[in-house]
Amino acid sequence: MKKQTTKPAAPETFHQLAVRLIQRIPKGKVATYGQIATLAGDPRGARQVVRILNSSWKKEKLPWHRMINRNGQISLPPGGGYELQKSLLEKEKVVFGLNDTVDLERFLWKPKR
DNA sequence: GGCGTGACGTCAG
DNA sequence: ACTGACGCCACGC
Repeated sequence: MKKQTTKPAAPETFHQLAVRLIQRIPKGKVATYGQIATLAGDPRGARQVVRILNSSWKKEKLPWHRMINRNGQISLPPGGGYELQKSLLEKEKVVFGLNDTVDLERFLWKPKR
């Protein structure tokens, strides 16, 4: 067998797994960074999910606009894509509350398998 | 090659 | 209940 280079496991796993989950998000639903990170195996790896989005959003064509924070709010700052994301979500039948919050009980994507 | 940063989240005080 | 600090680790300089 070929000798593996000093690879500390498989970063691909976390990366691919997270990407896989994100791509599986149906329309009209949203997911949180922590949720994806938890499903990927790291409950505290939310930042890594963010890093993947910024890095693979163009390459993997991830629905970055379906990613929101644990509060059910958009994390992007106004002028940085916030309005764009909100607009995209509204087009997918996602409704925002008075505080620009999404009802996670209704729109949070819950993978059953 | 080391330090700082970052679309967040969790833990501790 | 709220605020502050830390953690995760890949990427940029």
